[in-house]
Amino acid sequence: MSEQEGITIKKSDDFSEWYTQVVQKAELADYAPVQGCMVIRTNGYALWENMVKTLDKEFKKYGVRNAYFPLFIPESFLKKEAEHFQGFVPECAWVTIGGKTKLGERLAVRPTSETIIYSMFSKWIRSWRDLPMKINQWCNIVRWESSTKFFVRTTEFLWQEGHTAHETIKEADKMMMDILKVYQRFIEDYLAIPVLTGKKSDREKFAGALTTTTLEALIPDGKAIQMGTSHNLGQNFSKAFNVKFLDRDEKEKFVWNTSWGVSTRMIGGLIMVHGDDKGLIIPPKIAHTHAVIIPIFYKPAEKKKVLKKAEDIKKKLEKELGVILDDRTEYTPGWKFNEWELKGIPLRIEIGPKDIQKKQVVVVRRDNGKKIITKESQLTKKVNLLLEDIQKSLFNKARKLLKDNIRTVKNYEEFKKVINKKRGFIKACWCGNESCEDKIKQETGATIRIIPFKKEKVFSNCIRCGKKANEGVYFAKAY
RNA sequence: GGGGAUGUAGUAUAGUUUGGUUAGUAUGCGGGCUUUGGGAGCCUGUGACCCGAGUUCAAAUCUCGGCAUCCCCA
Repeated sequence: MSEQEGITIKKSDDFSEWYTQVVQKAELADYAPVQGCMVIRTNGYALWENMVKTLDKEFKKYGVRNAYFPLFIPESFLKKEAEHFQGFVPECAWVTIGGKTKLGERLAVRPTSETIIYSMFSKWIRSWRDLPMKINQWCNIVRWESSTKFFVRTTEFLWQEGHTAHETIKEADKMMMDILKVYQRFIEDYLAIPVLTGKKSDREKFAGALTTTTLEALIPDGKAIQMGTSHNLGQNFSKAFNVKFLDRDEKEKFVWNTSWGVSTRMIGGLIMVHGDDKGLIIPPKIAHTHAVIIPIFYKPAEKKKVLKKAEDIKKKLEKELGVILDDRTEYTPGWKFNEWELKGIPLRIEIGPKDIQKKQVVVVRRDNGKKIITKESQLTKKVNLLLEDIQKSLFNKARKLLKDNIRTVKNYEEFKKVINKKRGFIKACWCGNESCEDKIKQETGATIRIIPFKKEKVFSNCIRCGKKANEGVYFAKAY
């Protein structure tokens, strides 16, 4: 028996090590020979492809169309919006030489594309008839950061960035919220991860935005992870890039912009939230492969019969599902069980001589390991029901984790105690002052993750300064 | 950004303190036989000291530099 091939550490014992092992052993990603970069392997990329497919369809329902803008952004563009420049320049990668020629102006490898996209908007938008303009691009992004973690924080990552221009702030606000809801539905219904939604504080908001809204999930180690953001950029960028339109009243006005994005980071959240000591667990609705069929036989005479049956079942199921028939003879069934569990395939179907005799198949759930014996004639129906149930129970389990880890505290001592031991989200009152926010971050490492859309009732004075509080907000340590 | 640790076959490791034969083991991988309802067995082959400089008769081992990775803290 070799335990090395599986996950050698419990999720509850060393979460970070567990995560790294799952990512590598399930062949989702690997370290790249470039600082801070990773290779997304086929299993990981299959997850991303499904995310792209699903979200892209949703965006299009809101009239968003895809385009592609350059990877390189002139420094002068980034400089045009002061806050934006300050926020992103420290982590930009710069191109200074092209071939043998030193460039007159250095080019940033895009850390985000607001600047270059709105510079084009200013060319394309003339009248109110051109609005709203809704564009999205699927691309890669580079942010030079010191620490790395697979999917969650890497120098280069894949994402989607939507950029829109509107006539009014109200319309922009609606767009921002519509997309936030698209994200929420996707993350909860497909990734089976419940999220808290709300606004960011000024300190935490996107550099150059008026309002940043966010979706925050809870990781079982007690930290929060930002799964996506949607911003109302106000007129900050339209003024910097001169994006104006002639309105119905014959007056020239600046447009109102939104931008929004989700990235491969969601894959990290998915692994961390659902995985267990055996490895990855993929929610059925985002899985590339839903079931793996494992034939079992003892004698050569049985082999043919079993394989034939397995093929039949595969053909039946793959009409609507992703199915793999693992007919390798060099591995024993037990070995295969472990391998596919590690890779997180939602269902395993076992078919052996005994089953053929009884016209039945054995189906095993990845999420709870339960074996279900079902009549062969009922299989398709049963598989679909089971997949639905797995999806539901993964979400319920994650929702319980989230609920159980939201704690309300009324004083700073308690706050520090929770942050150091249990972590999770902490609901606490805040005066609204940035200096309190700063101090809390310095002293505890926790930041305001969300400010609820509906103002929470004040139930104590400001947790840090003790003065009158403005509202209840959610703190957490974050990835 | 600050601190700590580590680089030995594809992977996980022994050997490093105290320099000294052909760098050991497990697993993987190739071939052969055998096996298959929870990581089977035998035979056989394959494969490694991060890079560079220094000290030395002799460096995986000591020193310096570089590169890379991991962990903790801000």
